[in-house]
Amino acid sequence: MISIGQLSKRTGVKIPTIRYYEQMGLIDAPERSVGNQRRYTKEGLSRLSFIRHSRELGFPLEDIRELLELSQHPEKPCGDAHGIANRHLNDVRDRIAKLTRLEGELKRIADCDSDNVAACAVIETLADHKLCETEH
Amino acid sequence: MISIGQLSKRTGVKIPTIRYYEQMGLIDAPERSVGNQRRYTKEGLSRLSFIRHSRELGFPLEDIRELLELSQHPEKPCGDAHGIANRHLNDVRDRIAKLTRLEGELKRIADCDSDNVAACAVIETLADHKLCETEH
DNA sequence: TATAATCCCTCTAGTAGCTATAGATACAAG
DNA sequence: CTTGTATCTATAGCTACTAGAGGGATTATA
Repeated sequence: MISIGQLSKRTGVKIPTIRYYEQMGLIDAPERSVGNQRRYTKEGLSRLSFIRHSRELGFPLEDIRELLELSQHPEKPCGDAHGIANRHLNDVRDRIAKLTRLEGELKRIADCDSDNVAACAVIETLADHKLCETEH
Repeated sequence: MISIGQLSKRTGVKIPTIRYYEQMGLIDAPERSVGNQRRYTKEGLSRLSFIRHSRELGFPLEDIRELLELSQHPEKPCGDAHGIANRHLNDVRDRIAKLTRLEGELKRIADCDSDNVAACAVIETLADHKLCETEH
């Protein structure tokens, strides 16, 4: 039986965030102490770790809700879980591709060595899309 | 003198978003038609394009506000603009690095070919951080 | 046992950057 | 003149939290 503060320290999830997850129904409302403070068990800890980990991997809360549900039913086929992970993987790849193009763009405009705004590539590029080297 | 709908089509910025930018003070309130509809000039168009482009490059609105301000004063030194772009470039590089690690992780867990949840790597990995190959 | 330091409670409101909705009005084409 | 589309304002909602106010609970030390 640990307090919310200890749970927070062990999982790295901030206290208000834990309460927020409870409110959103991602974790069960835990038992309370005599003085009405939350007291968590090992189950609470592992469930929150699952959530934390999934969030680090960038899954939105709604997906995590599904994944948690799936994880409670070990006999089910796991195609759904794969679907979610694959969908997210595609998303991540898209984002990497976009950001990589962006990096090139930004490097180019940040390298400008003029010394006033009139001749500055940063401003000029932002103002005129046609100067861009890549699509975005 | 073009309507908000035409402005939207030409810049690719949605109508409610244009109004939102006006409300946030990023673009000036334009003239109105007799019937109180917004009518934009070429200046409005280019300012909104600047914003659009900057957003595509991922700048937050507050940075764009500064960049717009700078672009109005061509005689100023452009060190500030470079600062903003460089700060953002670092940010983008961080995000790429994180997402790339993440991609590896996701690929690994999405490749699982077991057929029920009990033995599924997706679920297992999410539940147990120690199975991860990389830091995140 | 008293007290101070720390922890925790609920509730409300705020963040970024939009997006959606409702109900009313304006405008353009035929 | 009618019909259909475009636009108006105002308000509420979205994700995933975060911050603050005003109070009570728990724990460590004197």
